[in-house]
Amino acid sequence: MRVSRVQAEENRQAVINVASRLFREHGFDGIGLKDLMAGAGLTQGAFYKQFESKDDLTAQASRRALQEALGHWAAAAASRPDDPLSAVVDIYLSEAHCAERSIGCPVVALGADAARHGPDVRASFEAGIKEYLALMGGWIGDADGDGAESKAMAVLSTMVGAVLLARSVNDEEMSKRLLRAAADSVLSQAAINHAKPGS
Amino acid sequence: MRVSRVQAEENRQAVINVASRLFREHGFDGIGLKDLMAGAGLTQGAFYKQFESKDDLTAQASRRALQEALGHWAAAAASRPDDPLSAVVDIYLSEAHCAERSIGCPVVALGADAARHGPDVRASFEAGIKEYLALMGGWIGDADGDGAESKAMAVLSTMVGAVLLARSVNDEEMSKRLLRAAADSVLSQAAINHAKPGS
DNA sequence: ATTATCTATAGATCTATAGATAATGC
DNA sequence: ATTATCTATAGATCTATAGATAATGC
Repeated sequence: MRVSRVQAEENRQAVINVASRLFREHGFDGIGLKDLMAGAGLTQGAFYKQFESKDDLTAQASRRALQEALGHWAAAAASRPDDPLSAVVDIYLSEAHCAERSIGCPVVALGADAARHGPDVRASFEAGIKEYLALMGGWIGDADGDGAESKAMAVLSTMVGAVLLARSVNDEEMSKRLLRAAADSVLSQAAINHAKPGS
Repeated sequence: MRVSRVQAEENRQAVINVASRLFREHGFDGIGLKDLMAGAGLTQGAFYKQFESKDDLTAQASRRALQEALGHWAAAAASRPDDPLSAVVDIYLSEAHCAERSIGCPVVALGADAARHGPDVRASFEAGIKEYLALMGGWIGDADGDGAESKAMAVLSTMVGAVLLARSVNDEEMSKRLLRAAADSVLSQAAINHAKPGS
């Protein structure tokens, strides 16, 4: 029954990966340890040799989800180096992202849950959000000095809020309009900034 | 033990009001029927004479929460009729709103939960969000025809996203910057619109 | 007679722990 | 000898139901 240390570490990573998806799909309170472990092909009993508590996994899975999402952003940006912001906006504000919660942005899916949990979970979110902002600040800021962070914050807020709203309604046409309105707003703000390079 | 029909209806309303707050504080899955009923001074056994299921209460409490929040908006707008948007933005993007989840915006607190629940819950959110947008469209749109709804959508997205992000991090200074960046962005967009009244 | 609420409980599920097992690591 | 995982279980909690109670409504 015992597995090698290498295999045990692989199992641990698998649990974190599975949890990062299942938490986004069902919420922190919407899925139990049994199902989380089963998702990695293990049973519930193995959990506490690998994690201190469910909250411990919650924080680690949050960190993993944010890192994964950041990877998607970097990949999108790399695919269109001349206009990375548009590349990210196109994916983030797509109907596909709105429909697929389990691999989507963890801030939208779990931000409210994070606000209700301990500081460890919020620390995971904080670290991830700061990386989002740094990445985006580089695309928006250009010549502007202090305004870059502020603009990145407003743009990220618009994107996060639009997907949250779009997922909260039944009317699919309304969801599409919400996503498009956010995309138009974000890209036109970026264009205004490009047109006025000096502060 | 039996109470009058009037009292019974008052109890029902009390449960919905309590639930609208406790759900926002703990999430739909984070609080049980026992505590929800206790919040209204009742016991768990009375629940199923008044509601079909927990999901039924979830939908009704969502509707109530949205209506309550809309009332706050209307009150803020009425307090500053010359600039209702600024009045609402000041309250919505305040540190107080960020800190107090239980009486705050239900889209921020429960939007992701709503996305996971049935169409009845989303119908409550959809109706409320449409009213938010209609109200805000009146303040932003002015002379613009079709652009008003789109701008209101972008503005609402920015506000919702900013509070969600601000609540997801530990760093209070960062929360303040997120709220301020969103407020600046929203109000400057509105100013741009005012400066260009024609479409 | 009806019924809103109460106490009590069924049956499921949740987090966490205990002890058995069998393969690893020394 | 150590330990990663397993089965089993403790104790709490969750949604939902059943039956008793006592006041309303006719």
